This record gives sequence, C-alpha cells and structure tokens, in this order.
Amino acid sequence: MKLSTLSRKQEIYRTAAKLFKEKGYSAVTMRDLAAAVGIKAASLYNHITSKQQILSEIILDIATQFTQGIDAIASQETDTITKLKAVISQHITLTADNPYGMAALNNDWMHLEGKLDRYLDLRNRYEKKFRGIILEGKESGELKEVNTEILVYSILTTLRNLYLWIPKKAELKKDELIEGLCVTLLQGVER
Amino acid sequence: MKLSTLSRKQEIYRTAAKLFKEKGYSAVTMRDLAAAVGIKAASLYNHITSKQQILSEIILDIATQFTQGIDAIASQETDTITKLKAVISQHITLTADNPYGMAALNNDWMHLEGKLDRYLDLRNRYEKKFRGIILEGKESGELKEVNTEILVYSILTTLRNLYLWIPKKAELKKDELIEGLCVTLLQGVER
DNA sequence: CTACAAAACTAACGATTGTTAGTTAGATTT
DNA sequence: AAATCTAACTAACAATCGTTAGTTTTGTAG
Repeated sequence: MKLSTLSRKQEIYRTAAKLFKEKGYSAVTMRDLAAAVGIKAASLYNHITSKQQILSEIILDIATQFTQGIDAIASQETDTITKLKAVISQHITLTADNPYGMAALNNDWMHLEGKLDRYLDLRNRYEKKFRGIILEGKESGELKEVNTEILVYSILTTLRNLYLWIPKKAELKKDELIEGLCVTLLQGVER
Repeated sequence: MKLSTLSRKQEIYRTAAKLFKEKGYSAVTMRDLAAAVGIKAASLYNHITSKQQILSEIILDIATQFTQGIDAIASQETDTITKLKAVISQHITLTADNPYGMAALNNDWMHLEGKLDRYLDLRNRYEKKFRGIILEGKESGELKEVNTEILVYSILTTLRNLYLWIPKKAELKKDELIEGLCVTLLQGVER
C-alpha cells in the first residue's frame, strides 16, 4: 500500500511536470492532470495537497540538486577548466534525468508563491558560485579577458535551456554531448 | 483621435507584453492588463478584439522581423564569420528594441492557437537559414569540425534568451555587447 | 452650443478554475 | 467474518475567467 501510494504520487508529479513543460503551469488544470493520469480531478487530492505544492516540489528538488552539486565542484582543488567541465557535465546529467522538471524550473518559478524566496536563494547561491569559478579562471590566466557578465550569461543560458533539446537528440551519447558542449562553449567555433 | 487611439492601442500591447513576460500569457487576466493600463477590463475591447489577438500580434510581428532579417543576411556575398556577426547583431538590436515581446515569443508561442502554424513556419525557416550559414562555414573551413547540432543549439539558445539579460545590463553599450558576444560565442573563453 | 463619435463605465453572462464534502468499491488486516 | 483503510467516485462550492450588452462621460468638429 505504501508502495502503490508512492508510485501513484510520483506518477502524478512526473505527469504534471510533462504538462507544465507543454503548456506552462497556469494553463494546466487539475482536470487536465487528472485525465492524463487516468482518474478524476478530485481523486488527485488523495495523493497531493495542492497544485502549488506539486510545482514547489518539482522545482525545489531540482534547484537543491544543482546548488549542492556546484558547491561540491567549487570546493574542489583543481584548475578552472576542469571545474567548468564538471559544471557542464552536471547540467547535462541532471537535465537528461529530468527534462520536464527543468522546463518547469526555467519557466514557472515565478508561480512558486510561498516557496519563491527559497528558490531565489538557491538560484543566487548557484550563480555566485559559478561566477566565482569564472573569476578565479580569469585571475589565474586560464580564461580570456572577456566581459565576465557576458560570459556568465552566455554559458548559463545555454546550460539552463538544454531541456529544450536533449530529449530530441537522444541518439547523441552523453559523453559525446559533454565533449561537444565543452569544446563549443570553452574553445569557440572559429578556426 | 486616430493618433490617440493608436497610442492607446500600442500602450495596451506594450503593457500586455510586459505582463506576459512577468507571469506568462495564461496567468495574465484581462483585468490585470486593464488595471495596469488604468482602465476597466471591458474598456480594453474598444481597442483590441481579444486576448488571443494581442499575443498573436506581439509574437508574429517579431518573428517576421527575425525571418526577414536572416533572409537578407544569408543571401549576402560575404564570409561566414561576417554573417554570424550580423546574426548576433540583429538579435541584440531586436531584443533591445522589444525585450518583453521577445519573452512572449520564447515562452508563450504554444498558446497561439489559430496562428500557431504560421509561427512554426517562420521559426523553421529561421532555423534552416541559420543552420545553412553554419554548414557553409564548415565546408569553407572557416568553422571547426564541431557537431553541427550542438553548435546551432548553443548559439541560438544564447541569442534567443538575451531578453532575460539585456534590460538589466543597460549600461553595457550595444557595440561592446555585440563585440563581447561575438568573441565569446565564436572564439570561446579558454586561453 | 450642438452633434457626434471615441472611449470609458457598470453589470452581467456562461464557462471554467482549484478545491472540499460525502460516498462507495475493493483490498488488507484483525 | 468483521473492521479498517486506500483510492477511486459524484456533486457541488465560491471564485475567477474572457467577453458582451447597454449606458454614460469626454473631447472635438461644425
């Protein structure tokens, strides 16, 4: 019973994330979600407590993973390029694991209401750590003297939007993807 | 009267785009929009015909500009790097002109309903032209032999999401931004 | 000053929203 | 067999949605 409850609950979360990606949080009704799961809307409430909570759970779960991951990477004692490759690799791994959740995180975070501050904290912490890695690399001479903000924006945007693209290119092996993205983002494309 | 009607209408469109960026199309009610403009919801309909039409107008206007722009760039008789710089420059210019509209285009296109096919046509045409420029550059040896799809994804994603970032960094002069992005995207950051 | 049109208003409509209450079928435990 | 529990159901709620109808205010041209 505990097992079946849990799997039903997780089925609801997964289905919700998928619908949120397709239409956005606000456009998905509890009746949409229920139909996709194969039950009536009221029955959802035997497993979840509110629409809000579904969104919060999806987003904060992923955001926490990212923040913990970059904390670990930033505190490693290696060169900047290695750290950047680890960041890229983490993004690819977590996105491949949960592309629908990543979509919700990117597009629906502003509907978090009660958990909004918590999310923004995690997001700021992540960005600060990432910027720290970049600054370190510029000081050590490993990175070019490009405008820091442009660089941070450019890399983070590419990584944050991987969810739009990874599911469609499943044939690309993860290792090739990591390698290809590292070359493109770090070494550029101009010969 | 024609003048005041037009400016009121355009005020509604601009305000709508701004609200769409903040909360997404579905979460913005006609009462929200009316309040932001300073009138009652019913009064909006003296100027516009439906919520749908506001979204369609905002998105298709920008999408058309982008497609026309890349058609012109692709048919130029210059090297690939020059064309790519022109594409980057166009993105920066159009985004700076209308960052809220760019947000709607990126996040709310799936709510276009009747005009969805038209939008997808424009989008596909744009992507094909862009991919064509990339392939040309690889054939001529101007670009490295990186996976084409990774490259197309990486550059287009960065450019499409400039709206998230340009308004906050207004102090950056446009020329610096173009130069900085070209270096970052084309030549990479690794020394 | 009058006439007319543009643009605001109030009121309300039918539909849909998230959610609650109360009930029931079926499985598990005692 | 009786009791309990889980997870589904139907029905309905108050609120809010986009939009329409009808009316009043406002500004301008003759």
